[in-house]
Amino acid sequence: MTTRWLTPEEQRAWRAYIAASRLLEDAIDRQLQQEGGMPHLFYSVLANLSDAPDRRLRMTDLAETLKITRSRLTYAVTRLERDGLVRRENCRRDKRSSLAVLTDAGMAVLERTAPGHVETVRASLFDRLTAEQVGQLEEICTGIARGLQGEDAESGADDVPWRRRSPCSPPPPPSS
Amino acid sequence: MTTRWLTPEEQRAWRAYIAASRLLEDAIDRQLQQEGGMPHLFYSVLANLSDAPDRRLRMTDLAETLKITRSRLTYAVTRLERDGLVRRENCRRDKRSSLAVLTDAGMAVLERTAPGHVETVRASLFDRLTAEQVGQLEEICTGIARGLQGEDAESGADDVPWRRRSPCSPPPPPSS
DNA sequence: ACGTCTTGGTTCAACTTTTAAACAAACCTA
DNA sequence: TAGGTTTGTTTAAAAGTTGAACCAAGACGT
Repeated sequence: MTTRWLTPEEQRAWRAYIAASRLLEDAIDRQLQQEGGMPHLFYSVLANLSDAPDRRLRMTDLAETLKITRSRLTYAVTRLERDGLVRRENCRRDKRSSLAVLTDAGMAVLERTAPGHVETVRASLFDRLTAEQVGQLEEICTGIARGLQGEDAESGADDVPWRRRSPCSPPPPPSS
Repeated sequence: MTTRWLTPEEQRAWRAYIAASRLLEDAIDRQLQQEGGMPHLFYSVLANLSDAPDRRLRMTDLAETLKITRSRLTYAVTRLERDGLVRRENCRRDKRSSLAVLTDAGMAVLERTAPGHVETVRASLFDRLTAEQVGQLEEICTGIARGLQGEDAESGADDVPWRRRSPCSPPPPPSS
C-alpha cells in the first residue's frame, strides 16, 4: 500500500499543532516550576487528588486518568510524598491497592499555586480563543483521546459500580 | 485581583487537551522509537533537515523552528551524528555557525520511517477529524503558537533578507 | 584599528525523569 | 487450593534536560 501522505492542509495543521503543544507545555512547565517548584505532571497529580471524592485516589485509577504508567506515577507520588504534599494510605477494600491522599500541606501548595497556573493557562490559551474555538478544541481533543484510549484498553464495557463519581470540592477547581 | 477561574467549558476543553496531547505524544513516540529507534524530537530534526534548502540548516535556526534550546539541539544532533544520520558542516558565511546536514544514511532512515510515522499520525489524529476540524485545529494552534512565540522574541520585525525560503524536496514531505 | 557587546554553539556536571523487567502480595476463579 | 491476574513497588540503566560557563567570531561605535 502506497503511503497516504498528509495533505497540505494536514501538514500545516500538524506542524502548527507540534509547535503549539511544545510551546504550551513549555510555558506551563516553566511557570509551575518557578512558582510551585514542580513539573506539570506533579501538579496534575495534586489537582486530580484535590477534586477526587475524598481527596484520595487509587494509584491505578490516578495513573489511568493521567494517562501515564503506574511506574511513572509511583515515582511522582514518592517525590510528592517526600515533600509532604501527598501521603499514601492503604485501601481497606483491596489490600493490594494503595491510595494517594492529598495532605493539607499539599492542598495548601495547590491553593497557593493554582491562581498562577490558571492565569498562565488563560494567557497562553484561552485568552486567544473565541468561545466557539473552545468548543471546537474540546470536541477535537475528546475525539482524539477517545480514539487513542481504546487501543490498549480494548474492553467493551467499563462498568465499575463501586467507583463513585460525586461532587466534592467546594472551593474552585484548580484546573489540571 | 481575584483569580479568573476557568469556566466549565474551558475546564473540559483543557482536560481534554491535556489527555489528548499526552496520549498523542505517547503514541507518536512509541511508534517512532520502535520503528526508527529514536524519539519524536530526533525525527523532527531529520524531517526538518530533509526539506530544508540544501538538506542543511543552521543550528540556531533549527532550534528556533523546533522551539527548543540550542543546548538541547546540540545534544540531539550529537546523538544523530553518532549514528551517522546527520553531519556537521561549517558555514562559510559566518564562521561561528555550524550547519546540521542530513546524510544519505539519514535520508534513508527517514524514508524508511516516514510511512509508518505518517500512518500513525493519520490513525491517531487526522482519520478522526473532519476536514473542517483540520482547519479549526490549524487555526487554533497557529494562534496559540504565535502568542507564545512573541513573548521572548519580543522583537518587532524579523527581517532576514538572506534567509531564502524556496521549494526543494521533490519526494513527498515526511511531515514533521 | 580597538575595545566592547552580542551571537552562535558547545561543554560540562548535576539532576530529573523514564523505561523495562522482575517481584511480591493480594485477589479471583474454577 | 492451584493457576492466573491485578496492584504497586523496586531496581538498575539509560536518556534527556538544564543552566552556567566558555570560546570564538561577528558587529558596532569611536
